[in-house]
Amino acid sequence: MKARSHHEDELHLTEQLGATGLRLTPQRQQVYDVLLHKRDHPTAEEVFMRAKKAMPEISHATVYNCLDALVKSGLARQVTLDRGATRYCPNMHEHGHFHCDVCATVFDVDLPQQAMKLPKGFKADHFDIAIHGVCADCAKKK
Amino acid sequence: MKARSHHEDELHLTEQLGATGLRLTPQRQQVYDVLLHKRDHPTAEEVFMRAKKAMPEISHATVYNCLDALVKSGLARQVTLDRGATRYCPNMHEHGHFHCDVCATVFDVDLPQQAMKLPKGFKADHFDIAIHGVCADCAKKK
DNA sequence: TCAAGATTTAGAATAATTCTAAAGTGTGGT
DNA sequence: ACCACACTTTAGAATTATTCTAAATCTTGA
Repeated sequence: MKARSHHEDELHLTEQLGATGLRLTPQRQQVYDVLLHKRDHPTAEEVFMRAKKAMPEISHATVYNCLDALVKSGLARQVTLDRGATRYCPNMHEHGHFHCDVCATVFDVDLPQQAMKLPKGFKADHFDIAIHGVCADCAKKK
Repeated sequence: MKARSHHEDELHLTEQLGATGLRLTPQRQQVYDVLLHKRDHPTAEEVFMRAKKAMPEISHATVYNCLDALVKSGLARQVTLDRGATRYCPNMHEHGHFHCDVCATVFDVDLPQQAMKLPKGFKADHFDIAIHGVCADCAKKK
């Protein structure tokens, strides 16, 4: 894990977005900063509220737009668990998500790297692995 | 895969629901029949529309209730892919879901059975594996 | 038969997401 | 510098998905 300066971050963002034909805007920067700042898999609504603190004029639709832009450019991932709002995660390292049914926290978990055998001709783009259960803390308290 | 008579099916349903403290009702039977009849991973809305054909008075809320009852009793699974409506699947065999980004079809795929290594103390209840990509038919047409 | 608890119903309410039309921004070409 | 064009943002309306509510109905056990 290499540290990146703020300036380098910006270059990285510009580059990744650019490769998808998108621009780096202050709003996209802000939304990305929110994701990086607290990596607790916030919903779009939560991202919206956090982003508003630094950028009060930002709108709901823009947050969705920015999140989509980040996802399309490979800077963030969507995390969908059950019914309910989609969450967002800036960790692009290959990993799965563990959802604690008790405290509802979402944890990143490493995956045993291994190829999934698909039917002939199917082309996989990416995987989403969600695990439901009880986290260590909640299992202990019980 | 063993064939089951209609009567046996009913016993099976009653038993599975019963183990969760739930009753077998005509509505739950109907919703389950819908799932079994066409295993194309319908949304709750689609299940509602199909169930209405055989049982015109059934309501929206009941379909959600029935689906929840089936899921809780281990008779069906929820399938969540991206944002958008949750889908339902009566295949309880361990498997993942392949979503074709082109034609939007959802396919059941077998999983290489293997234990996922979780952080210490975490207890997994079940997994959901979603794979996004392009199916064989769509890859060919391209 | 009665009471208690479970279930269904229609419709309202809420939550999540998308759409729309107008205004704003940035970039390359001249 | 000026313009045109494509990309973005914005507020708010609209749509979609899901949950809630209160009343009616059904089951089951005492």
